[in-house]
Amino acid sequence: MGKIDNSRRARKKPTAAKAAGPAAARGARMTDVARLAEVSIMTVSRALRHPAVVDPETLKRIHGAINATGYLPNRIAGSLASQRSNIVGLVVPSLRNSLFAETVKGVADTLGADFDLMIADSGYVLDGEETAVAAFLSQRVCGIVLHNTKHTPRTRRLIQSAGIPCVETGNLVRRPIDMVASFSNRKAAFEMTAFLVGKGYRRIAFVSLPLRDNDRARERQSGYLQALKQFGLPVDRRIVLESTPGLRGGAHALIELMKVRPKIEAVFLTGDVLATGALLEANRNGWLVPDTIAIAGSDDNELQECVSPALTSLRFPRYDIGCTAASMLLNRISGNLPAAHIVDLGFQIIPRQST
Amino acid sequence: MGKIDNSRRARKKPTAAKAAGPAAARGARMTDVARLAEVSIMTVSRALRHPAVVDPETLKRIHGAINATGYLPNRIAGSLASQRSNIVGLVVPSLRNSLFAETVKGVADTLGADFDLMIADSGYVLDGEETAVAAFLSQRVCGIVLHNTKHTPRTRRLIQSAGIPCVETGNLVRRPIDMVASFSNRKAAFEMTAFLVGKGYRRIAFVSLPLRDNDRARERQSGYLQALKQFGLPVDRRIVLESTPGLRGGAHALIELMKVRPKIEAVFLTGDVLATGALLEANRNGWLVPDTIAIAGSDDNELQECVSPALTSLRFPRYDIGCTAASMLLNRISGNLPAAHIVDLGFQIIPRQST
DNA sequence: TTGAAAGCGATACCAA
DNA sequence: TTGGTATCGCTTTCAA
Repeated sequence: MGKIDNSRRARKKPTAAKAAGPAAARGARMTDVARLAEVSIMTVSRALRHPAVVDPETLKRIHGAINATGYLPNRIAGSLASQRSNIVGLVVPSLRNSLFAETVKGVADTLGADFDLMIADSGYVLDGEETAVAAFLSQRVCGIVLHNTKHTPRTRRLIQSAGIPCVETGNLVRRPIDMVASFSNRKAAFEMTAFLVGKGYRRIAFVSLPLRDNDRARERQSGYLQALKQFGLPVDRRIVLESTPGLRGGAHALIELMKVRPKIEAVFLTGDVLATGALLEANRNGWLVPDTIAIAGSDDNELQECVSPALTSLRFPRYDIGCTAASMLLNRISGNLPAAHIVDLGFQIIPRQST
Repeated sequence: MGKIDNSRRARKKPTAAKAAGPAAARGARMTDVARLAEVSIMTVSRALRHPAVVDPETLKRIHGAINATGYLPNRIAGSLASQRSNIVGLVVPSLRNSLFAETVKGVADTLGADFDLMIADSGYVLDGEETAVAAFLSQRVCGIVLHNTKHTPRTRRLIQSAGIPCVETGNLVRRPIDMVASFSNRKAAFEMTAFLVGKGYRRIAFVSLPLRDNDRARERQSGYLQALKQFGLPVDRRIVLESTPGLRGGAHALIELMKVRPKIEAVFLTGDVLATGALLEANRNGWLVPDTIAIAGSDDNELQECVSPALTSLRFPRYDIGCTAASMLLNRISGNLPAAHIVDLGFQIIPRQST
């Protein structure tokens, strides 16, 4: 003997204070595990990151020590040391809207347990997005997913100079910050309008969310206008509306549109639950759908299928978009070059009784 | 001259490699800002954390340097050094369900820009929650919000020994891990059942989501049963159902219930969009609501108000719950003792035409 | 297969 | 009001 027993404590803490905080429940550190398992701290680190190169016996001792101490790796320290984090940042326009929830879910499912997800909403405002991105970058996220595809110049600069992968998902832009996984809002709106024209409707109204700071709504309106033009139909600005969101937004829009003369024959409401709101309003007023007024929507969901009459709608692969976005991120994080910077996941028209 | 110019570079990096990674876009560090502003790194740190104690002139120089370098604070390093993070972790049963989105939004809004939000879903499974909590704890979150109030023993132990504040929000439990902000699911179901009894209905069916791992559904069924008992009504197990989620779940449940003899007079569907699904199904079948069958729901929302007939429903203050949960967390993070461990935000019955 | 030492980029404490 | 210095807990690099 002679030497003092150093099997425990050993937390050289010469400085005073801080010794016992309110809870003092400081968890075990890697050092504690190492001491208990009688190996160096490096071996513990390896046991966690590269178990294959560690002797099975040693590994066993280490896991025993981990359980005994209740050790939880400190990823903050790990990230600082390794200069890389396992956090992905995601910005959606609104946390309330279940549309975005699909994409969020796709991202989360694909990231799996090895990555954590940080979420912020922009409130549909470009500056909100910038703030969120700056915060993410401060947390040194390893990748970013943005739903919006219109950004402040600083947002683009921040992400690009951070040098981390980024996937935009809201619209199939030509020049993404880095990568994009989406569908073409313009094309979708064009096709739906064309579908209505094909059904014989001529006076077709269009309703979307406000275009301000919303490139998706903007693209859709543009697709609608483009279709009218292509089919030689006149544009009547009185029947091209921007609406507040919600069922009531759609209801009000329909009421306004029904007052316009000459009467409209069909209306395409895109965004949020506008179309459903319009349909329910038509039902309340006894306006026959599609005979008095045909209604088409977008963002197909169970509700649009269950109302009467069921709504003709556009189906967007939102979940897949989330999965794809996350895959693209993971691929790049693994050090690969992107297979493609622009991925078009497409869309479908689901024809039902409302048209 | 003589001495070598040391105004730039100076990043003593004797070791090779790593010099130029794929992007090499390493951002500026606090040291770089300090050098440019000709102050010590500590002064820069203070300028960011406690600007009040820094000389205004110095502050100005530092901000100039920050802009010039495009410096973004490294919160990983900051958190490690200060032993505290600004990340709050949130676990919801499902990222898809817009019910939870309300609470998430409340939490996010209340946390504000100084905190970041990490989100995970448990998939309605206790082990999923445990995994998420362990991941959060590894990230050293400064607080946790859980929607579920039933947990694995390890989940409770992990949070308690981490010594960080935690708020549960799904149900008003008696013995929370730490704190709870919610309403009583049991009481809400009891009151709604009592309301139906008060309306003269006697044979009242009950539909909820599966009870497994779902304490909220369990509590609601219990409240329903308790009400029947209190009013001296018999329990018929054939009309107490657990349903799959979604509009279709509610629709199927109603179809099953309508086959039971003697006929039921009312049905209370609670959870997800079951009630709306049932109502739409009744409409499709021409069953008059409330004459043939009265329908009551929960989680009141715009849709329940817009269908015909509008649904009688329970309104839960989900957004407020999120706000309150975040406030309770922030309060504790500021070092205060909790004003209350159990906060009951209550609920409301919204009577409409469906009953 | 394992270990020693040098950081990672900030903050805390104390001294000036 | 400002600066020096010792960490924070882990990973990287290199040597054994």
